[in-house]
Amino acid sequence: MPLPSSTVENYLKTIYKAQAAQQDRGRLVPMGHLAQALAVVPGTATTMVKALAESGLVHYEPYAGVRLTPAGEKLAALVLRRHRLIELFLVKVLGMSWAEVHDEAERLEHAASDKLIDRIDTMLGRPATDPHGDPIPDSSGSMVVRDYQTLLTCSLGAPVVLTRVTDQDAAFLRFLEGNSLKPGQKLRVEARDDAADQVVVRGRRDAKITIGMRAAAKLQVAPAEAEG
Amino acid sequence: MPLPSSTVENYLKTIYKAQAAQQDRGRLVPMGHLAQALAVVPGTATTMVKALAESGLVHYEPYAGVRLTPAGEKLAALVLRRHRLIELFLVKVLGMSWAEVHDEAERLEHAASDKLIDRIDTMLGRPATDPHGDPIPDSSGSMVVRDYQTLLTCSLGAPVVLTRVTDQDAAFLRFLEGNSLKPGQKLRVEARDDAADQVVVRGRRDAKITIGMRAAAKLQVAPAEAEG
DNA sequence: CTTGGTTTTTTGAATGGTCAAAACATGGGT
DNA sequence: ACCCATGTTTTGACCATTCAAAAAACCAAG
Repeated sequence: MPLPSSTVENYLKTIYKAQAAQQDRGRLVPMGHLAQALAVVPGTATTMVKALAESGLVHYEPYAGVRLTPAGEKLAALVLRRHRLIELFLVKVLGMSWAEVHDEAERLEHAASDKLIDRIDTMLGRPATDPHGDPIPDSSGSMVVRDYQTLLTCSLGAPVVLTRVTDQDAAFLRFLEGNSLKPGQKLRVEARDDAADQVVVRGRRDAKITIGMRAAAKLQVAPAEAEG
Repeated sequence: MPLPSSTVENYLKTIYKAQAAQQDRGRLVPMGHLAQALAVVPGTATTMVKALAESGLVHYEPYAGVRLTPAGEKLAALVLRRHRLIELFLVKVLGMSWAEVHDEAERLEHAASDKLIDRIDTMLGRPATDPHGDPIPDSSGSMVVRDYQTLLTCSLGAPVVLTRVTDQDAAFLRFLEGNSLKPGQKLRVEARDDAADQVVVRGRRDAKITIGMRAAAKLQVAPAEAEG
């Protein structure tokens, strides 16, 4: 009944993201993973998760892990919605860099009212994705999940467009920005070299950019129509 | 050393406003008043104020009351700055009504970073006052305090301009809005009647508006140049 | 002065969130 | 099947913030 504290919102959000990250949604998220992601000791996560289970927001199996119930999933999606709309708003309206909006949104997401969020949503034209290409759930909590290729898996030479960056680290984002690697950018993967841990892409104005494979896996792409 | 919790920020802000409200700044604010303003029982305020005194943010005299130290005053002013800039931003940029922005700002003021506040400040052109006419402290925490007349004290018939509304109650603000009584509006006080508790003002298009004296005292005005 | 009423402080307890460290369960190797 | 490494839960404690109710201080009026 009482509205969830920001701690609860953070637990739900983190479980949501962990579930989304493991290919098999519906699998339990281990306590250790959750505790680490939230920067608390494992015992704390256990305590909290038991409370969440009491309120019917998660399904909890001792020694196995935790999974969101439909109610928890909806709440988590709405937190994500707030977070992503705020990020986009900060970039589009206030002109902040996408590298710095994450921390800001991390705090604002717990303070913004539904009314404010709706206004932002309207002002931005009901956007589908945030500055990192992450999809924005609608106000009922549902979200279109699309499966993308990554720079590691897309076919060599094919024209693709960068659609999503699955890492919020500010330094990484600044690096990408410096190389015009932002969602919407057209690219081609020129070569991959497992041994050298290299992926070579051609980006804006055919500039050559070489990145490591761990980084390449974080850049999701979709097939592009033509080439400019 | 650690940054102040939003509870601490609220205590400081409330003490600040109480000090400003009593003509004699520098006088101690009684605990009862503080507790009431914060909607906590008196004992809670005592506990908290003693902690604030420990951190050097307030001067506390048992059984007498509390007053901000220079450090506390600066912190309080910065909270007020965040609050007022956010209110103005919500009105100007997001088109929210001035009656609904107060609660929103009340929560956002504790979540917004200095960087964000500065950006908002710049975008709005370093404004001097918020939608209610309340002055906005600068980023060093200092603020121009002007003493205004009110509709109760200004001279009869003189053209004045509404500069400040010292009540944030949403219903009251909606009433004012419905009668075009917003800061910037030119007015004349046509008559006052103590016995009837009436103040008659001529506002926009010479519309006659009659309000009670308690309400009139909340509307501050400055002498206006000409009349349109 | 002394008394009574108001205000303030104290005390004891509760809540939400956290940690450290001890105790416990689980599953993979031998 | 057993044992041990790893991951998980329990326990006891702590901090910040709050309330309820008892105790104390203050102040004005007689």
